[in-house]
Amino acid sequence: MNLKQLAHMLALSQTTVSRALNGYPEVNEETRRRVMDAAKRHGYRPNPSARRLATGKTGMIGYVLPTGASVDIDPHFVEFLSGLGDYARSHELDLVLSPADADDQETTYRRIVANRQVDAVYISSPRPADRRVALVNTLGIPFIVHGRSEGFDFDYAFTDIDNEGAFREAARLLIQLGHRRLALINGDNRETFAIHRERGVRRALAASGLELDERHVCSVVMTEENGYRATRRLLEEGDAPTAIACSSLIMALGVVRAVRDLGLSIPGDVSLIAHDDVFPWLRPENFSVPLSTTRSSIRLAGARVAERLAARISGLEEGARGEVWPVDLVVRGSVAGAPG
Amino acid sequence: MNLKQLAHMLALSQTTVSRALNGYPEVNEETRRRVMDAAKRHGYRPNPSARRLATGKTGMIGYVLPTGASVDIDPHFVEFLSGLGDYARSHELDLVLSPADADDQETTYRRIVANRQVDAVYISSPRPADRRVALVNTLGIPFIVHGRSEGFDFDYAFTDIDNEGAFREAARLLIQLGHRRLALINGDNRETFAIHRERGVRRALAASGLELDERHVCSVVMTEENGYRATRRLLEEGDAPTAIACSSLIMALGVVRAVRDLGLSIPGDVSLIAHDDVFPWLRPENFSVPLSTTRSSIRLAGARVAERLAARISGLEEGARGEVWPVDLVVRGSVAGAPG
DNA sequence: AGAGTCTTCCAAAGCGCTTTGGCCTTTTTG
DNA sequence: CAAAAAGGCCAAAGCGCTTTGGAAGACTCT
Repeated sequence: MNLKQLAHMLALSQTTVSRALNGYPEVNEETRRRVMDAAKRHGYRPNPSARRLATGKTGMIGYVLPTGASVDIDPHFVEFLSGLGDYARSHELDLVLSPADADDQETTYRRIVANRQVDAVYISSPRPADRRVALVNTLGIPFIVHGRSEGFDFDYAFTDIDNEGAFREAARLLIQLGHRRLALINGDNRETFAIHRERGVRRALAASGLELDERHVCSVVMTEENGYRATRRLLEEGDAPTAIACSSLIMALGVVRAVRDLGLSIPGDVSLIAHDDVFPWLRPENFSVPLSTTRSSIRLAGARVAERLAARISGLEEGARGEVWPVDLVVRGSVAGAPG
Repeated sequence: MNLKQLAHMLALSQTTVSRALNGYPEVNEETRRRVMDAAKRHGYRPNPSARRLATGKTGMIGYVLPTGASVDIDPHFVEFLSGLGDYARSHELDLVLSPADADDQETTYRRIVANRQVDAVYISSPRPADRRVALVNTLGIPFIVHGRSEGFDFDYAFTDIDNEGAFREAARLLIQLGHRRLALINGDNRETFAIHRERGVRRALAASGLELDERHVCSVVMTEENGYRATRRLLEEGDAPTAIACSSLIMALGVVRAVRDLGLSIPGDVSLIAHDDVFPWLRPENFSVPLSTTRSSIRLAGARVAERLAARISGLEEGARGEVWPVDLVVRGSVAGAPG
């Protein structure tokens, strides 16, 4: 059942039927009702391909997915996606993932924009002066950044959490507990979130006249193994830290294992605070010693990003508003006063 | 730059240009070269929306994503996606995720098929007599099932691993080591993979004249916490098992924690084998006691599914061939002879 | 009553591609 | 050497929708 047939059986023109269905004003309410009614009764659904060709609107939001044999998709992605998908569903939006060579995403961005394959895109895990952000900005497609980039001569729309504040507060707590030598096991420090977290720790230390020892900060891919290795290294060197801030729960697993392997204990010898993105399958309160965390639901962020994308597509949201969500500091058993 | 313009500047008809570009035979090779050349030089890319409308082909593969406030996307998904995406990229395929109410996916399947939104779909985590499989089969869109469904009066194409064989071998090893009371901490037993795994364990036991105590098999959502709870329950009851087979590494984390909390040890008091889908961020060899596993890369499965979908789309693959991949049994420190 | 305004609808022109059916030339064939 | 076949190209008809530019009739206003 297509427009032509529907129009024919209503003895109306395609124009009128189309307008009736799409809520244009220049059609009699009585007529509109008739049309709507018939459309529903016959289960008429406009062909999206045709609509796309005519309007350029796709009803889809895009994400360029970096891929490659040695590229691992961040496990956080799936939680973000849960939120994004949940919102998208309620607005009849689909998400198209365009896989791209991790080293050449630009081509893919250009393609999906030039081809009008999606109405809007989002960008995640941005870095300072992220080229994707600059590119997408000049290409002129609506977009939202999940996280933050920096150092542009233009503003853009983003949804981020207060990484700096979170880690500042976490560090402040540790300092208040008497810790003087803190360590930070961070994610890839080319990404903004990691930079902000490090800055948070440094600021808190500076506020007490302390510093973050360069040997006490590591930037690694966030795996259990890397958490373990980093911790071993930190604790086996001289001047070992008495407290660790860690950028992910998964790495924290490795931290806990390393501390145990060394015959030390949490929080007796080492205090630990990790960032928790809130996974349903791994909860900080269930660690052998309940883990203190800076907590922010990445799932809610996904829903929010979807909401803003939808708003931008329909023109309800404009401008370059960035929003920064506060992060909870949840204290559990893994922190205690500094030893000695 | 569109077809019309390109044709005009070549002083050819759109027909000829189109045919030259799409490799049709009825065009002079010399002409074809000219056309190809000009197309490349001017960066001509056919408009996919227009092509879709004309041909019905979209260059996209689809996945219906169950969503909802209380629906968690399986963390395995992201690894599967890594493989799928990597292959899809090399074939210029995009993946469209259509979020659907977890309780009504049928509507979404019907929509994406009726609207010709994708060229093929894949289905994951199937159950016996899975309605999605039946539906997609009657709708007549090319598809691949990742995993297996059962009990249809038709055949279909799937890529699955030998879950039964894997768990049979795992159980057999444990039995050979003298274990008599095995337990199985399984995933959702409404899904085929879980059923097959349970069957594998039962078969191995039966082969030695043993049985799987009903109290020793649990079916839960695969989270760390559920692994912990299940283990506590198993080990605190009378007739506690001396060996556990576990359906995921994440649950295994909980198993290990529970065993330790109870003052027991692996493999001294309890042997443990878990299934490993091969995550980059959590590796069995890095468990406090290196974990024996049944191993199969879900990422490779993703790539394979993409490959088969691509083949079906282009007509290279037909029929209802199912393929079952063998699973490695990797023995590490977490298994030992039965105590006592 | 004639001129202007709405209101309500329509015919037709896109959107950019593929594909059908046919028309010229050339080449092959009996 | 005429007839048939093949090769190479084109005009035009879709694909199914939106949107432009009217047009006809009803209504208001002076």
